[in-house]
Amino acid sequence: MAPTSTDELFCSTLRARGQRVTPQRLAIAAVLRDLHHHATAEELHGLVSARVPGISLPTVYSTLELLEDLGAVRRVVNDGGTALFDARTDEHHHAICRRCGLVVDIEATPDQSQLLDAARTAGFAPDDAQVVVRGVCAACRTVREAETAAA
Amino acid sequence: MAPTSTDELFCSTLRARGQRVTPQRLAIAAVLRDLHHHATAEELHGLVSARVPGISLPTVYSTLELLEDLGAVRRVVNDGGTALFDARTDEHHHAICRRCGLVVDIEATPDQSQLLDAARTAGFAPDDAQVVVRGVCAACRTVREAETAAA
DNA sequence: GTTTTTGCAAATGATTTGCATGGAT
DNA sequence: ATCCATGCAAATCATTTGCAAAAAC
Repeated sequence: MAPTSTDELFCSTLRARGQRVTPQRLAIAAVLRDLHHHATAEELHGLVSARVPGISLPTVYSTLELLEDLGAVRRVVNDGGTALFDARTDEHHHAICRRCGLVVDIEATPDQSQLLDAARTAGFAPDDAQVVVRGVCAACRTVREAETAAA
Repeated sequence: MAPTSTDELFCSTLRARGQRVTPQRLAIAAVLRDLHHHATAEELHGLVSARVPGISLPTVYSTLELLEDLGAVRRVVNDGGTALFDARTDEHHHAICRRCGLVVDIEATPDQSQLLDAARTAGFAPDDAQVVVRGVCAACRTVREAETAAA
């Protein structure tokens, strides 16, 4: 993969912050950029390992924290307490299944300004507003129906 | 504390489900009802211990799961992965500080029907939509300014 | 050459599980 | 008498931390 202009930006941002440009950081950023979807730290570790053999999980975590600070990644915490890292930075939200933990994107545009204003009223300097819809996914509903029928 | 009509409802719901009415369950339900605010499992355990000495943390967890199933409690997962259990069932949302984990209520009324419809389109049977605003709380902002000034 | 980052191994901390006892029906 | 719920202790699992070696500046 050839370096992209996004790489250039990433590198100069790192240098401006007095931080180092490393193959691990570039690889994680590249994987996220290609992924356009949320993934756990462990999933990302698997994907990045193909490019940087031997990369460690703690490095993945620390780089994700860095990218979150830079606003390149959003974090969604699912019900099991596992964090998902989302490379989609355009407005979208999430639905989480309370039975199996499935997380899917939902496209909706609530009035963000109203939500952010409410947070400011509470003394916050808001970064973003994420809607998390909790419910039961299609697959789990099928399972539950089967269980009910059997009982 | 005298039994309330809410207790009556809770008891009959449990019986209808073939489950037992226990002092632990009644105490946890009562504490949550009086609390009108979110709390961690551990905080609730502390509060309930005053009424039911010796109650165990696993019991608190399992009862919270039960109450969540009944729709009496909502779960909010903060950034550290710690779950907060919220007894407020009226519409309100949350702002979470990404520095210290503080969670505050925010009052705002996004178009819920639009959000829930979007989830249905994704195959979900939605329970509710929670907005989680991520940002930095007032206290942490003060700290950060102090750090920046010092640097 | 100096400072940051990495990888490893171990620690942490919330939550869950297995199992025997006690309690509700 | 039956079956569910509890308490205890141990297990689990994502994430974080301490530290020495390696890499970036």
